[in-house]
Amino acid sequence: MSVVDGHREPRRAPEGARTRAFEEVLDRIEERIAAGGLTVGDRLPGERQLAEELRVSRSSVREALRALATLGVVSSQVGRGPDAGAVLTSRPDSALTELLRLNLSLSTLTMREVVDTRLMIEQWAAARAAGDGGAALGEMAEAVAAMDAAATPEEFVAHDIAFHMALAAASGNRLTSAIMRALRDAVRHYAIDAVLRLGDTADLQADHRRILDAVRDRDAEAATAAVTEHLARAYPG
Amino acid sequence: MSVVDGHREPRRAPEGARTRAFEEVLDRIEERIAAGGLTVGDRLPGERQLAEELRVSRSSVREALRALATLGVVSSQVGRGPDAGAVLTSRPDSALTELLRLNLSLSTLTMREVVDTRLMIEQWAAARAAGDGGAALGEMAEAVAAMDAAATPEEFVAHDIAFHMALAAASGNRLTSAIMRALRDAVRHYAIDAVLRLGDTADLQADHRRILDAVRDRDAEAATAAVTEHLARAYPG
DNA sequence: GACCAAATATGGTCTGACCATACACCCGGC
DNA sequence: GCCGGGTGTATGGTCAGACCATATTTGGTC
Repeated sequence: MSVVDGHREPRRAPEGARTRAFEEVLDRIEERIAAGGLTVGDRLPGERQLAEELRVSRSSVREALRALATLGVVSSQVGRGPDAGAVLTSRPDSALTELLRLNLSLSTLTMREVVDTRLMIEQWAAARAAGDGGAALGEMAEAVAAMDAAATPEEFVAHDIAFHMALAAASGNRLTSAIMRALRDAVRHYAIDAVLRLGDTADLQADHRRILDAVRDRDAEAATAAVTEHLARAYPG
Repeated sequence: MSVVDGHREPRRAPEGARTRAFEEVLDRIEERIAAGGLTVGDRLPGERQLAEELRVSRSSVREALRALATLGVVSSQVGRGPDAGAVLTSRPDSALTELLRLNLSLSTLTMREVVDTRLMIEQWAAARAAGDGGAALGEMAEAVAAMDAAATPEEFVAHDIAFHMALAAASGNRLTSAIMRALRDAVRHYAIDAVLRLGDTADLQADHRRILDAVRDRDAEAATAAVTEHLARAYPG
């Protein structure tokens, strides 16, 4: 019934260790990041080496790395050389997007909540962009022109996202920008539907130009109002 | 050198399949969630069954489930019975917290950005709470009383988080609440330091009472101002 | 020096085993 | 009939060891 095995250490004492092996790996890697001064671009040891150092199996190491990859903190490349292996990155956008998409699928979030959150961020970002004066004006104007030239709803929405991302980026806050990006990506499909439903993008473009003008004029109040009306039009409540 | 194996299918045609096996599993599970009407509380098939159905190894299934667990969408219990196995959940808070913590460690986010984002959410939530009238007043008042009675900075901060979470929850938006929770949890350590640095919590409590009063009086403007001053005091810029 | 083949290091996948846990089931005693 | 305990079993968690695909490094040949 039972093949002789004999290479197991049966948990060397119940010393409070209730954590699973991969969590131990997770903690150790986070320690190295926090203490060792590792930063974006640095490489982690290979999976096999990590497994040996931490005295766990490679599977456990892989599960830990998969968790970190899901959070957008590491990225793995196969092959050999300086660029191969697990590298520290910082791509929170995709993780946030996935989080939102799944929660929308599970109906633990509603579109209303997502759109309201987006409105909060855009109002805030528009006011800051108007106050700061316009580093983002160039990008925003380009996006408006590109939307004019867009042949399909997909194209239009792509440039629409670029417009609103430029506005968000003008706030200088990478966290709100990342959240904004994730919000847009998660509901990209709905945005395309909205464009199809409206049929005509002239009103949306008029809104965009009003936002652009308000930021150019450094009129925070007008920028906030323009953004509010724009979202009310695109996602009627 | 090479043991005879012979149970491998060498990738049945390069039919564009550039996705890794665990990603395929991820997609299939998400499909089931989106299409099959699975919702929170429902169980997924066991790892072994899933592996057989999708014609991949159990390791790949596990990596996919680990990714979903990292996003707070599934939770696994060992054992047997109705509660065992992988169950769909919705705990985005921990995923967001981890994301923020790691990005702070990696210095791809600054405390300033985190605090500014928190300010944005709290201003917005305070205005809405004041407008809606106070379902949250009871909880907030309790939290203020508990902070008065707190013996340690840790205790104080715990109730402080409860106070601000009640305010955020009053907005009725689960997404902003979840982000708020994650923001607070990620910088919990800094909050405790801030309390220690201030030495005295009387000013903070005075702020809390001003916020509470403004919400009670349904004065959105005063609530926003009170929140703004409170954060400026706690995290001077 | 340029080019090509072999060695090698990396992540990705698979198999098959064992472990720990917690419920399901059955069987005996009452 | 009911209850209590022992056993069966399904579940996730872990491990070991192999092979595969990929990309660089290395070294040899012309």
